[in-house]
Amino acid sequence: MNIGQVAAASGVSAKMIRYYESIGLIPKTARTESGYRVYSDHDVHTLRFIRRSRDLGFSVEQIADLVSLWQDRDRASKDVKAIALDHVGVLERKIRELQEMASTLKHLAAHCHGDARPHCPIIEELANDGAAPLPGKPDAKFGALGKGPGR
Amino acid sequence: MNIGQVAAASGVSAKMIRYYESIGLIPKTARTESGYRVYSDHDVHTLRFIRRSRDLGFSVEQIADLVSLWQDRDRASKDVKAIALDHVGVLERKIRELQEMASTLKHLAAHCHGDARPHCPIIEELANDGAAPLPGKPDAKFGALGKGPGR
DNA sequence: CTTGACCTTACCATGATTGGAAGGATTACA
DNA sequence: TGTAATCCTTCCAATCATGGTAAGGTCAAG
Repeated sequence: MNIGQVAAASGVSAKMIRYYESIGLIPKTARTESGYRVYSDHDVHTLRFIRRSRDLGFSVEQIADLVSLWQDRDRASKDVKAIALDHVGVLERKIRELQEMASTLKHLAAHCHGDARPHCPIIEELANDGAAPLPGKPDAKFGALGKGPGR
Repeated sequence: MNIGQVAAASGVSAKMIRYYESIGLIPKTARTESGYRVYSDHDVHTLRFIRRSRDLGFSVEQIADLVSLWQDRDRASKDVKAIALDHVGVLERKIRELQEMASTLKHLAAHCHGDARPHCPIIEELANDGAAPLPGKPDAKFGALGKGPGR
């Protein structure tokens, strides 16, 4: 199979397949004489695994760990579970952060008339010089949960 | 005031102040003879406004709009409210997405013994070739809620 | 043998932020 | 006054996963 067919079969774009290969997440594959990458059904399987992991928000680094555990017949399930639960923790922290932002904003918006007049509690809160703490100050990396810069 | 003092007073790093200037979010400020940027209390106020907006997860683009509405005495509060509610929508969509991921993972983890044996429903689900849909496939940009690549 | 669909590599862009290097300015202190 | 420490300046690079584009080679069908 060529890369396009594997991409279609796995749900991972050809771009990303090459990228995953370049960073070592998947091994370098065989090539035809003319340089085309050649894949097997097994590769499709692996790429599906990777895509599903990404869909659950795992980072590439974590996915590398998951793939190697997957392929390790002697793995300990606790190692997998640890990765999963660690990620759950990250997700839940992020969820809380976003919820705080949303709730603050909804509260402010509820008190904003939303008409043609300039008075607006939202702007006032943002401009508030008093140190009333705004919630949700994000404190850690979390860049890659969305599927990259959509646009 | 120099940039360092403004940074400390506003909670926006000197790096980011220069960056905001470079992209036009804040105007180019005056310089001393030797090229140092010079700021006023008013600039601190503006930067605090910006920082608070960021803390609520607004993008730089939205912040630009908010700042200009803030400085517009004739603004319509509905314009502010629209930006806020639009952002709430984005936040809530993201929250739902993350919640689906977390809930799937928690469910799977709950059925994983987490011991030294290899059997693991988490890995099995990731490897599942049947098309049982995994939730939370993120579909849009959302990169910038966390505070950038930590580390 | 041409056309079109595919493949290749190599860059560039995204978004917000941090990091560092190399060098000039200012301040504090002996 | 000298000098060291601390600031400031600009420029470049990296993050993370992904998409885009361009320039060129390959392959299959007509």
